[in-house]
Amino acid sequence: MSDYIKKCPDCGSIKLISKKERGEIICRDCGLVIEDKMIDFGQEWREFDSDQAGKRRRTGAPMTVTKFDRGLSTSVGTDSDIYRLGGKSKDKYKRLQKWQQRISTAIERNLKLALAELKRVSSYLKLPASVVEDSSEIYRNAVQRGLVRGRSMESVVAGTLYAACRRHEVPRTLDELATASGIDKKEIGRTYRFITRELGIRILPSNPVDYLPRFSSALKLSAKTQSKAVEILEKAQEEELTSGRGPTGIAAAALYVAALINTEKRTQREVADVAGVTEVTIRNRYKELLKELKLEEELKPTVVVKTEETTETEE
DNA sequence: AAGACGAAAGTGGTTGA
DNA sequence: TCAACAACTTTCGTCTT
Repeated sequence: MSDYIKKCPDCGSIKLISKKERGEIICRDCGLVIEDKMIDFGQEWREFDSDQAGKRRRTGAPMTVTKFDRGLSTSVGTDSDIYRLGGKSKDKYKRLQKWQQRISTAIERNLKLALAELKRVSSYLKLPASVVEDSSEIYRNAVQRGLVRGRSMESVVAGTLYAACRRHEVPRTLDELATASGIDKKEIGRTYRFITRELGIRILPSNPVDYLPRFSSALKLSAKTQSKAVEILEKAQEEELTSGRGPTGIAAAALYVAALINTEKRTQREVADVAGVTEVTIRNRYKELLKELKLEEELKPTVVVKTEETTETEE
């Protein structure tokens, strides 16, 4: 009966934080991401007898903005139905069908296509439903404001998804969006900026910490290393090392250092690849982190000894 | 041979006149 | 609208393990 209570496989703690808006369950004690693709199948009401069941159960799909008509439209039969009708009924049917077609305007047709594309891309990226819904809403607004004209539908979809991810603090890199949607990275960036500006969507600069769980699990690093990286990032933010820098680069460097400290070394190339930055960037951030946060002592003692020896040989 | 390191030149975006 | 600028990338050579 306690299906809902899970133990953290790493430290055994049962103090888990469920982050629904991110679709993640996180252990409060060690920071391990236990499940990152959760779906809530439960019903939010209770029923005690058939009378209550009749009142409280609802049928039909939930209303959602991911359907182009919010799941509410009616369609007037299909053409195969017409052969079961005769005479007057047939005329009436035809008339109704015509009206229905007039109601679906160009906007709705566009939305229908766009939302299909949006679903395709988001399922490829395994994005939580809340992000998809938000993205649909943004796209709907964009279409109604006529912002899609002159741009490809796909690029606008990618742009709105990028914006929605940022808003929900589950950032994906532009590169990831680019490979998922097949749209050029620059193009996505352009439409993203255009759409958010025109619609007045305020988006905070993304926090490097938000990237850590994904990068860390892609590199198969321990939860310990991941929380170490969080710690490093927090210190780095206090020292103002993060402003103006690409958040992915900082996240990658923090993870790299944390891995070194915990003797789970990953090469700069490995880290760079999952973070979508170059080794050079990691090196630069990494140097800054070591200098400003005095992390040298935490690295292997052999390194420290060596630098002491080499000081004698300097000129 | 692979990884780490750093210099130099190039790219795309932002800012301020 | 243009030039200066910062961050990041690409490329390449050198050093270390």
